[in-house]
Amino acid sequence: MTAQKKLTRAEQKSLRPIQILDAAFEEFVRCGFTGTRVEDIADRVGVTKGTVYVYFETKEKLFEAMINHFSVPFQELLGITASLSGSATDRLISILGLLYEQIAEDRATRELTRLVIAEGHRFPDLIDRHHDQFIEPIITKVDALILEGVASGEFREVPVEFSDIVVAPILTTTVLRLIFDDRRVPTPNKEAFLRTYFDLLLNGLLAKPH
Amino acid sequence: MTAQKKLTRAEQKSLRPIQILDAAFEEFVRCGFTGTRVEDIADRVGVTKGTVYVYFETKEKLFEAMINHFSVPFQELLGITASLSGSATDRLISILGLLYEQIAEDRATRELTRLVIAEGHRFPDLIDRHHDQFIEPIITKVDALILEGVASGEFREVPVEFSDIVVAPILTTTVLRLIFDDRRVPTPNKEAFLRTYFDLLLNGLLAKPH
DNA sequence: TATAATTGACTGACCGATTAGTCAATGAAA
DNA sequence: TTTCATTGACTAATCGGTCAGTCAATTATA
Repeated sequence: MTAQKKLTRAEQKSLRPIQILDAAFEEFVRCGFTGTRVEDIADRVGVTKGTVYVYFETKEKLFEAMINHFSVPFQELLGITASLSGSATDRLISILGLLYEQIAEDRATRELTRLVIAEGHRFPDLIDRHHDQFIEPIITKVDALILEGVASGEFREVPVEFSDIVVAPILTTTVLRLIFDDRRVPTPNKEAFLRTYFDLLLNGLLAKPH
Repeated sequence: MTAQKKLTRAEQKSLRPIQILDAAFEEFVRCGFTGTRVEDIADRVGVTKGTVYVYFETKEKLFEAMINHFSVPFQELLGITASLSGSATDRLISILGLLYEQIAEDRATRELTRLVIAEGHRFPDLIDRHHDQFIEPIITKVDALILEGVASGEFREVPVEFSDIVVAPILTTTVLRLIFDDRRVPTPNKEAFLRTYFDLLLNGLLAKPH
């Protein structure tokens, strides 16, 4: 049993928005925007629908607030990547490893991706935010690193406008997990997956360089 | 003006299910399952809601029928791949090229992927079908080809349980298009994309083999 | 060929259930 | 006693699904 400190009304009230946001995340992920009932979100918190509407004007606003609330943690990662040192290869591998953890392994980010794919039509702002805050910085970073590697002679000359390809296994893992969850036989071993991913990325499939 | 042949009642009736299925595709893609109104589907065909229910028992059944209707064309591709010849490299490239066309470039397949990601929870059968008919055969095929390549000495020894990685750029292209549609600056040039994809896959990023 | 009888695809008004959003009343904390 | 976070009953609107009725196309009859 958790030692549930008795809270003052002010404390309770200041916690409510986040409790509601967390509950909203679960429900919106489970049922999508239209399919989610505000009352189910309230139930999850242990309050009634009326309370939800004290804190959020409409279902739409609640949805948007929820997305914003769960979009933050990603920013830190972008900071870390700036402070890396070593060869271009080392830094590229480090970043891709971090991205894998953040995008493929973190449930919140994964489910956020689901919502972006599923509800993007209805919330164009969501798409724009997602592009500006997630995709664009990642691609820019990877682009830059590849260019550095090419400049230093570590990497072959490679068209930089296709950095998607380099990041692809990460997004693919995310999407396959979204679709098949635990249905697909073994959840692949992280270390082994990354080892193969990086090996293929750096050395390619062919037995001999031509 | 299209030369609209006057149809007999029987002809008209035999066309209806497909007209409705096509309209359902557009609406379900646009609004998701819960968000779609059966009446909007009917409007799109130019009939009323009642007519839709003449042909399909429930909204759920209509949704499932629509998915099945649009899932067929993929089967052909799997046939083609069986009849390829040449080196493992050539055949792998051929298959990946075909997959790219079918998965990333074909709108129906792409939007089907969206629905699988978005509505998978609600329709477990859908996921199973999708896995059995799409993912599984593809991965199996790619696995087999890689093993052949390894056996013949063309490819390096590579753990075969990670064929996802090889296919990843295709799924990633699909998903990025689903999210950003035409919002992302230029729709990348297909030939150039595939050239880079295959080059990276076969030769890797490093300047020298080590 | 002209006309009447029949069919059946389609309609649209309707029902019941659901749910977003409201607000006067409540009751516990301060 | 006062305050105010919470309630829960309420409304208004939406939407899946139904079905008796309609009318144009078809078939039978004269």
